[in-house]
Amino acid sequence: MDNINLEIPDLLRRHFPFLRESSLQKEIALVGAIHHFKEGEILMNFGSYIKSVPLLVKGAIKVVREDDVDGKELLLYFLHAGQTCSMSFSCCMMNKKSDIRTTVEDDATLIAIPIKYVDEWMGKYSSWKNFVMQSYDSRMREMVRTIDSIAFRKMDERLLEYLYQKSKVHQSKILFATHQEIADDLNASREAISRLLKKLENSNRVRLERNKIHIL
DNA sequence: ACATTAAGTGATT
DNA sequence: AATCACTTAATGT
Repeated sequence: MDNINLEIPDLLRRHFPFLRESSLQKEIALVGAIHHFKEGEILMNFGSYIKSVPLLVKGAIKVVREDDVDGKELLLYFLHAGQTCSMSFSCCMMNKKSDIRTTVEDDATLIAIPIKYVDEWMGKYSSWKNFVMQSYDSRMREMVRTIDSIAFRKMDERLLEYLYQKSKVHQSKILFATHQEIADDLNASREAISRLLKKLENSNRVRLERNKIHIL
């Protein structure tokens, strides 16, 4: 009963201050487990069941949707510290298989909460309920943004937005990615991305190297 | 030196 | 903007 994780209270204070009930914090420290993941690791794949909900404390996670017909991918959004995967809420509450894949974009640390508590705490702690609700809300908004960027915006704008996001999640002006990887994330052809990047280079917005993009 | 992979380019639809 | 068919450049063995 007393294998309380001593790191957790501090992590919560720093990244999830809005989970303010001290008894909630204590419970999280009791049942939560800290995990570290390296860049590129797959956290959750299509079709797998989710056994815990992650509270992201460090790094970034990429959430991707894959078309089951032709296997093409599409980047949905990035998760940052202080956030959680709201897909995992609905998945675990409905006990459904995952529709998405999440991979580690930048070395990540998270607190894994076993799903049985997610529901239990909804009734018990108002700040937890708010957290869950707000996660849904902000994801929903993010998703709408992604949808209309696909529907209404041109590829060059989408690419700029992508570079900006990626630079933000890595907190770096230098991005390590091939044109092919970018094309996959944006569901575009490699040639199109190469040409657009070339344009950006000519207008001095970026500098290109093999596997590398400097944002200027 | 050779093979492999990433990136650049023009033509075609 | 996608696809094809190449070429050129960079990198690994």
